[in-house]
Amino acid sequence: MTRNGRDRVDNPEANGQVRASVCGEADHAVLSAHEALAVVLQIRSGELCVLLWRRALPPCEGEWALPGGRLGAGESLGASIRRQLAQKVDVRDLSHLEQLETRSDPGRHPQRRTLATAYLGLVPANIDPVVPADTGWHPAALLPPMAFDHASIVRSGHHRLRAKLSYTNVGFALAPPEFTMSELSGYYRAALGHDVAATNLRRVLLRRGQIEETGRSVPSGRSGGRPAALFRFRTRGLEITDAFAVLRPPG
Amino acid sequence: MTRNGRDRVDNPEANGQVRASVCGEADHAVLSAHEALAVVLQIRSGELCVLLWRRALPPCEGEWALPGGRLGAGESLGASIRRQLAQKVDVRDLSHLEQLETRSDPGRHPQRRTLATAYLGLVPANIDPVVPADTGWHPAALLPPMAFDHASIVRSGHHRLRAKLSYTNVGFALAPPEFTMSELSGYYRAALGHDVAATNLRRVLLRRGQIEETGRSVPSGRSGGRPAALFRFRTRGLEITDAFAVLRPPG
DNA sequence: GCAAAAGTGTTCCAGCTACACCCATGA
DNA sequence: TCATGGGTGTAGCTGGAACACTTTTGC
Repeated sequence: MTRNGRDRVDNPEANGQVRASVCGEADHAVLSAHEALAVVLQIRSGELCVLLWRRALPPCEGEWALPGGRLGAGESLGASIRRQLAQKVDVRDLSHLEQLETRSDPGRHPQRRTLATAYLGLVPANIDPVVPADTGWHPAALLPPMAFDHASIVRSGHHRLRAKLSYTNVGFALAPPEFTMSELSGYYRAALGHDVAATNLRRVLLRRGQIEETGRSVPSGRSGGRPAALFRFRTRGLEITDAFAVLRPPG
Repeated sequence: MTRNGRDRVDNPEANGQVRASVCGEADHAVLSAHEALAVVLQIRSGELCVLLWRRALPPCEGEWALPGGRLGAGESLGASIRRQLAQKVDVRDLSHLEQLETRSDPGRHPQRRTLATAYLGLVPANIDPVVPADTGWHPAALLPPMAFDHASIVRSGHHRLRAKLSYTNVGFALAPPEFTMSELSGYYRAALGHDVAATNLRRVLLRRGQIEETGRSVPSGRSGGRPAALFRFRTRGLEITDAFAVLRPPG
């Protein structure tokens, strides 16, 4: 075995007390502006959409941007994004909110140094929140010209949603309180970007204990067909339902 | 179907032009201190350990803290944490670095408002980087008294590592360039917290294309035994190797 | 030969997909 | 009674766990 620990003494900074100046408390702090942004997603007419507003002023005038804004003085980022979203959608419509990532590229804002912490927000389908005049829903697959790095943040949020649909119950945040299985499979198809068979989705989510029958059903439409049973998610908070899909611990 | 979109007009702020003041550019910015922290993990003697330094000054004097510090003026968070880590460990030893999350609780720092963006850093096993005198490795399962919210950040990093071991090739960052399968299963056991059979791990990672044989082998020890083949990871950058463990797209 | 450690073959099982078939309803 | 859409049964596949067995070494 020749691949063992190599000693190294050629790092001039490794042994000193430089830490004092790096982690010290009292020196001239570098302060920066910090904003919270949200990728708010909703499935509308079978399509995954994101809530954007159109910038009326420079920079990036006329381009579309994520809702959000400056962090307040005594505010956490989560509280901040909730406050700011309240001016776009009724916060009671937000079924889920989680932190995505923080962008810090010095060039991401053309004028002043601004860090942005992005959140992923979800709004259940089948409601149509009132939004301001400059604000609207855009298909996540076909984004308009977007300001700053916001387009890539939307892709990041979409990616997170797709991943979590596989191993958590996050579907609860996409669906209304009650739904049929064919409606639910439509939400999954819109979010995942591929077909999801309702018949199998039903058994997967039942097996995982995510959904349950309400006992009620929906009358069939003009064209007939068997009435669809109504389901609901058993909990409306995020749970990991398939943690050990792979590499599970021994029996 | 009675569960359709409800209209709402009872939100006084939803229709106005308040966005201008929220997302406007030119007003009195609220600035805050921002730091980058790192949960640097390494498997040492079969145990997952985290790199911590002992605070010599208040606040939290005598408690242990994550390496990191203030964000510099023209610096991205990633560049910042690399710079700061260079004063603890040789950055060339860092086999992987990824952003974890940003903490913003107003009470997380007793004195001044400080946001912290945490990173997860990994150092391959079998090397022993030179670290400053106040800095050392601590078992992640048995943390010493820790400053601020750093203990919960460590748990967050550990959780991330555990999850990614299941569906990515992040093992490359825990293992040295070449290793035997029983060594590798030891790294997995240490990080996951449960036994991982070397015989099955070998087949799983070979099937996923994560590892390959080098062709060489290691002579057996005094007690005999068949010599172990040496393996390496095929790529030393993060790849998702098992994205569709569940809910995979149709054939 | 014997013990020890690595590697292989094989079986089993969970979980998901696919698809044929059955059920309930409207026109 | 037929078309339509929902629900069930079942076969098959994939991938991981478990474990017995074989191989290669030191003593």
